Amino acid sequence: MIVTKGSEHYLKKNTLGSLIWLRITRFTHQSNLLSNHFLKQFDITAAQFDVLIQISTYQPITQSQLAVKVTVSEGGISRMLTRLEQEGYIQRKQDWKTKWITLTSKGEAKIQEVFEHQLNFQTTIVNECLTKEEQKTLYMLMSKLQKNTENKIES
Amino acid sequence: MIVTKGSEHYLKKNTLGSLIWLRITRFTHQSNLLSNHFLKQFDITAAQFDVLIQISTYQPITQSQLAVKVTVSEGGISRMLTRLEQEGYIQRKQDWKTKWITLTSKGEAKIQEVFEHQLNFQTTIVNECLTKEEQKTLYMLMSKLQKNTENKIES
DNA sequence: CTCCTTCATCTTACTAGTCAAGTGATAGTT
DNA sequence: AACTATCACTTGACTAGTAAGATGAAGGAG
Repeated sequence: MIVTKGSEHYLKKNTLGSLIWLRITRFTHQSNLLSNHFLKQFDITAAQFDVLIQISTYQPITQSQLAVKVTVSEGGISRMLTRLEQEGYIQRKQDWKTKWITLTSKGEAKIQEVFEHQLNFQTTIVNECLTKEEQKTLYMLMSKLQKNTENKIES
Repeated sequence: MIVTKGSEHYLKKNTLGSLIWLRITRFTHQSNLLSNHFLKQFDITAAQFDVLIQISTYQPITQSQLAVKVTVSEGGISRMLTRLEQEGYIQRKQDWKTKWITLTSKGEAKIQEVFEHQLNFQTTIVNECLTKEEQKTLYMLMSKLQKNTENKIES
């Protein structure tokens, strides 16, 4: 790192890795804003819809299993499910120790209503700037990266 | 989307775009956890360090300019700077309408202390699973993607 | 010399998440 | 039978963000 004292300006020796990191972080944040803005018309947030989709795929599922699927802490999933339950999208059925989560009909209906629009929204943003080949490459590279951090977290 | 009513199981017709989206989201969340865990020893969070770096690069800078640099709302930057000011990392000097942000010596020192470690941490994670060529490709693709969402947000 | 607009910042009320400590019932041990 | 460990989940105190509305001073218009 080169520090030019007089001008108070840092000429940072950024690595390719850190530049990638920054782009990914900014993209995630910005695309999340867009996604939430888009989903507002359906009266749901991106995080909530993500959880709903996971439940629909794996139901009936326990809270701790669900926490793993959406990569969120157990406390986090507890709060989220409280909100979704209040909205009437899901049901928690207590089987003595564990709570089994299932969608209500309102939850199923919401997925039916939103799924294709959201899928189309996400797909369009990627299709607009990357060719099919580029998308395959990007998916492959991001998978490598994500699996690596996943392994690090487990240890 | 194919729905098998009996088994309550959705066989989702996921697009490549939506799969990429998911990988990126999961990676960002997980790597953020790792980053915060790593930075705990320096008694700072990833978000705070990000803001500190931006200030060091562009200081003196106004709050609204800073908000653009870190892609955060004006309300968000206001809160964040309150925290950083309380910790003694930054200074807000009011010039009647605008507040000019600069680092304190404590803030400069914190950057000096953390910068190389954080850079090394981020670089390592990427280097571990991607070759130099792959990194170049990933950077190029993510830049395209991020610029596309950035344009969408501005309009 | 007030009135009004503009603009940067702050505040309020919210979602979403973390970590760590707390709860409460079941099950196993002595 | 009482003691304790475990397990799934919840809660408390916090960071970090949003959107929308409030604040307050400067500058221009009448």
